[in-house]
Amino acid sequence: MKKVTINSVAGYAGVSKKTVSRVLNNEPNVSDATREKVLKVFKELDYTPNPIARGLAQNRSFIIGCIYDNPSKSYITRVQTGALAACQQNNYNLLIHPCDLRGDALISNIEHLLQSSRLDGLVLTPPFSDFKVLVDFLKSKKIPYARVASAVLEDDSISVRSNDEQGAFEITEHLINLGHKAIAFIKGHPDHSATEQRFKGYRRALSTHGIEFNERLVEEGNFSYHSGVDSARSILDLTPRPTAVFASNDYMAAAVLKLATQRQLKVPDDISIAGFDNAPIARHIWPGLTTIAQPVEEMTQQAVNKLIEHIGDPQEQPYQVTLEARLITRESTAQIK
Amino acid sequence: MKKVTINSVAGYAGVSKKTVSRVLNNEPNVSDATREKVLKVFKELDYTPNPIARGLAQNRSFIIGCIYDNPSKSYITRVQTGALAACQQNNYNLLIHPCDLRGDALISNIEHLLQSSRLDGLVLTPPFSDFKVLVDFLKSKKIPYARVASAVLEDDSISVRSNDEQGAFEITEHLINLGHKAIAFIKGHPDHSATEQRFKGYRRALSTHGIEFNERLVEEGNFSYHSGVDSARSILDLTPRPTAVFASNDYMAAAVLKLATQRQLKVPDDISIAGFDNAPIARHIWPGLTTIAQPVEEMTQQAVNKLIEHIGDPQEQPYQVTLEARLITRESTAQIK
DNA sequence: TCCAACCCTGACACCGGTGTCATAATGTCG
DNA sequence: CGACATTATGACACCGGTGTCAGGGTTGGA
Repeated sequence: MKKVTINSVAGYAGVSKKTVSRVLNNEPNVSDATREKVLKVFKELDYTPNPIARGLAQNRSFIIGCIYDNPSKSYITRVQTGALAACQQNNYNLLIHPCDLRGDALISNIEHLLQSSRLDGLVLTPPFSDFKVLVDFLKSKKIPYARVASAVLEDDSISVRSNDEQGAFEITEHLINLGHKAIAFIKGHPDHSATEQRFKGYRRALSTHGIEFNERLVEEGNFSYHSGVDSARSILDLTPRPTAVFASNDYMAAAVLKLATQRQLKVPDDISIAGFDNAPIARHIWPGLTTIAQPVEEMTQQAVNKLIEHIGDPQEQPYQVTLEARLITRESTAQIK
Repeated sequence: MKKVTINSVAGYAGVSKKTVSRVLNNEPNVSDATREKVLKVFKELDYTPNPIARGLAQNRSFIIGCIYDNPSKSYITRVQTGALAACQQNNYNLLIHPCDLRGDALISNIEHLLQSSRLDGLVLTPPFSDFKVLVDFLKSKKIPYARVASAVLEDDSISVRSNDEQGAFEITEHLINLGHKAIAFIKGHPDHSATEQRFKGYRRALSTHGIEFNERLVEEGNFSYHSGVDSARSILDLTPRPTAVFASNDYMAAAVLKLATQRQLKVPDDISIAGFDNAPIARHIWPGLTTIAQPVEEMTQQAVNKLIEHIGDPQEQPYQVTLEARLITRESTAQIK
């Protein structure tokens, strides 16, 4: 397999390599005849431009970085799927970079990443999407970025989110409509902006339906299965026991279900359980979890697409979109007896 | 932030850029005095070589590709974690590339990937690790590759695996030791080499303990939760009902558990269930699944490390290692009553 | 003392593209 | 029809590194 470079194409087509480059980049000022001649040679020689050489000349890498610090493997893969789809559409590559949110090392970690990989842009996924220190750093370095599932909107950035507050409202309302009044709530990780949003939706549903908010029904979790177990213990020990539990994600909801089952409680007859995210586990356990499905892939794909657009044309407008979340009812919630 | 290039370093240190390059690459034939002078300037200017320029000159990308077609998100993230660890140690980047095993498009898909990304090497994860068509293709193109969790060993490649057959043997033996004799088995996806290995281990344990193999106790699955449901239905309908089920992975085992629970069967009192892989779900459900843990991260990290070594020095020896799998007992298996 | 061998160093071409600018060819308008 | 704008094209430097090779300086052995 001989290497096909821009020079061989140029020689074969009888034009200069600059003209070949023009055709490659769809630049104007190339006659139709020349353009077609070159395109034909592309096919004949099966030419693919070398992205590395391009990158060197244009000082770009055609690589987008995706950073995350998220315990949910299913969430991460969904993010990756969406990001990859967008990258492939645009001939970009995706670099994944897990890192710790905590610790002073973060900024220098990211700085090193940027220096050594020359990324063209960064996708921030929760909990980084709303992490001000990082966002400010990127802004000061003029590194393009896009935020996925952020709570706070900014005027001048790319941000695609789903409506966590509304989702939490709907699922709480669903429980209320089933007759539940004592609905426990398990919060997520305090570093995630979704945590506050979901809590807000829960409270709004209560107040909309005239149910008094009860501090004692709220537990602090951190999205991990393990934290769900701890919270579940406190909740199931309450007297009177709440008739329903809304956990801020499915892993914690699964933990509640596990503990309830261990204690011989029937779900949903004795207690209803709702989650959030529609993680695979929500349908892999019995009873299946009522939950909220977010379009994670779609969000990420849109964010990355816009990010790449922005890289190509920095004049591009900011982009702020909120997608809808959807209630999915399964067997874990039922009419109160 | 001004750009720091090899030229600025050279000017600042009063040497030629070739000498700077020598220091960068730890080449011999640089006097200690010069080397230290240059290293000092590196620090002062905070210089990081441009990987793209390096790549162009050396015709490499410093990127490893990881291809997969695997429904288990937890498996994929574990693979990624291991691969990333190795990449970071060696200043490489990881490109992830999900693709369909099936279809004629595969080879051209991979070919396009290689052409457009100029990957330095490829990590093959199940089910690609034993996919002969692809391996042969890579060999013919002289693309370095490493195989993770392959069943078939070859003399001339890098391959890190774990002992699936032995793991299956041990977990089956565990069930036998608990008094079970009618042990149903759910096979995995036929394209995965692990499928056959695990089946072999199951049969070896039976024969070692003098239990006759019964064809009717074997169901065809494909590693997906859904296939587990179907298989579980057939198994639970058998009369007499088997006292134990060994599913080839945890998702299918979880499906058996779900169906059994739906049918009011007590696990493990009425029926024992065992899985494979130690996926997160194995401990997120109640009762927790007895399963086999494989060192997936470790396997992948070793494979990628060796792959990168091989890229740097193609004379490098082949590398074939088998790591041990480990039995983890949880609540889903118990002494037969 | 002289020459070979070896160590250090830098000049220069090169990797495969893109940016700048000059120039030739063509079109437009008064 | 001449002056000028516009389009099409190529020559050449450049991006930031590495490979090749030649040359000067040391060392050591005959």
